Amino acid sequence: MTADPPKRRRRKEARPAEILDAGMAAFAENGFAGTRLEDVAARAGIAKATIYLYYPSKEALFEAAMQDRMVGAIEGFSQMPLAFDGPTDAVLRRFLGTLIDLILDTDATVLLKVLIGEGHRFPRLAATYREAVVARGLTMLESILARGAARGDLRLAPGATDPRSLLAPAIMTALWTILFADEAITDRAAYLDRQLEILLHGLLARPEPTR
Amino acid sequence: MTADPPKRRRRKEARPAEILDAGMAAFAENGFAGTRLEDVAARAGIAKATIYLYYPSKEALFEAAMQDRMVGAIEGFSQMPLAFDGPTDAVLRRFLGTLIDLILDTDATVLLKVLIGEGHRFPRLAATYREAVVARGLTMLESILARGAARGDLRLAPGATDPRSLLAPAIMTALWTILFADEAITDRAAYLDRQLEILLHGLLARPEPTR
DNA sequence: TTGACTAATGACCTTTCGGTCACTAATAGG
DNA sequence: CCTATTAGTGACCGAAAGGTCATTAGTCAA
Repeated sequence: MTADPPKRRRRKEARPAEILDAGMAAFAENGFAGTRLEDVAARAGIAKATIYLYYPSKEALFEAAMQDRMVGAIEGFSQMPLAFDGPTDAVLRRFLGTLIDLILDTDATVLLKVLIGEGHRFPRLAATYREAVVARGLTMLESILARGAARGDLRLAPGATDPRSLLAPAIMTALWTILFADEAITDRAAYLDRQLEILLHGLLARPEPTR
Repeated sequence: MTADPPKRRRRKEARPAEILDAGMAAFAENGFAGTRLEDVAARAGIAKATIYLYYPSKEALFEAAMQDRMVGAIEGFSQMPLAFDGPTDAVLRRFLGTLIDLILDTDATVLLKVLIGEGHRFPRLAATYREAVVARGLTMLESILARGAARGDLRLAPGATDPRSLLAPAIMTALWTILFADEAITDRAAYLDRQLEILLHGLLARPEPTR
């Protein structure tokens, strides 16, 4: 018989991140109020009391988890292609495509979901989210628009375009996934193309007279 | 001395709706899991046990409240101006303006918020919401687009336009209100105008060659 | 006026869950 | 090896919250 691996293992370094992951998964499913620490512990494969070795309360765990994912989201931003070469429509296509992938393939969706549901209980977190994530994304879009205007690619003056319009495809995709998981948007690229087709070229047939 | 009104009053007819209202307000603030029935009772000015005279459980109350507001939302839809006269851009402007007002001035925002946060616990509700509210709105948009295409107002064939693009301004406004209440979009009309300006006429300066 | 009916309630029971603690056992150093 | 250190735990505590029930008191018909 080989020696059994010990039932308990001491892994001081790895625990915090594991607990964060487990917590994130649990919060994603049941929200803050609906999550039991016992469930978080089970997911992490540890006892409930162990959580308290690393986080002093449920709230602290929640905030730590959220903060952690925000850092991840911000890193994701900073690693986005900074070389915005070529015509503005191509740049936008690339930027928004990457953004959608970023949002859907990381916990950014969860972040959005949980902050929508219980953000008002954690105003600090909501503020951080707005400033560090949303505002950052909007700023990047604004700079793309400014560059496009400078190149003469755009109809409108840069200030006249609300960058939230351009954020909509990403947000809507995420929202659809959250609300109707079973009928989520499967072909992101195709969906984005259709959205951008409208945003870039517009709906109406008659060209507006230049202003 | 005038006779004091009795401390207890029997109001079998009015109670259910009052409890629903109180519940809705509470759920809006704290979500399903975070809401205490005691709090709902306090808001309704009754004792907690009275709730159980009308609803057998917290879940039942929640579902009843949600269902009730969905009925309200659907009624709101059906009362929207059906006379879609004039050019398609005007029709869209009118439709979406009314929709945004409808969403923001009723509990539709709350519905959205709570269903985002805890809809997956109530798949029945989520399905009803999708079918009775969201699908209905999208269908109306689709018919506007079909009419616009028939009139020759639109660049694209009606099937080529995803109506969710057009839903985005309304959804984004609601979302902003939920997430950043303190920095909510105040001038809805102006915001909608800016969004529609892009959706209708597009971002790009160069007109696309007709296909 | 009075009695029957039942809406309404306060006091309660029970379970759940965040949080604590005395104890156990994995590990590193001697 | 042996021992000190401390990560990890099961068992427990107390408060909070969902849910129940015997009792109270509005209301209406006779």
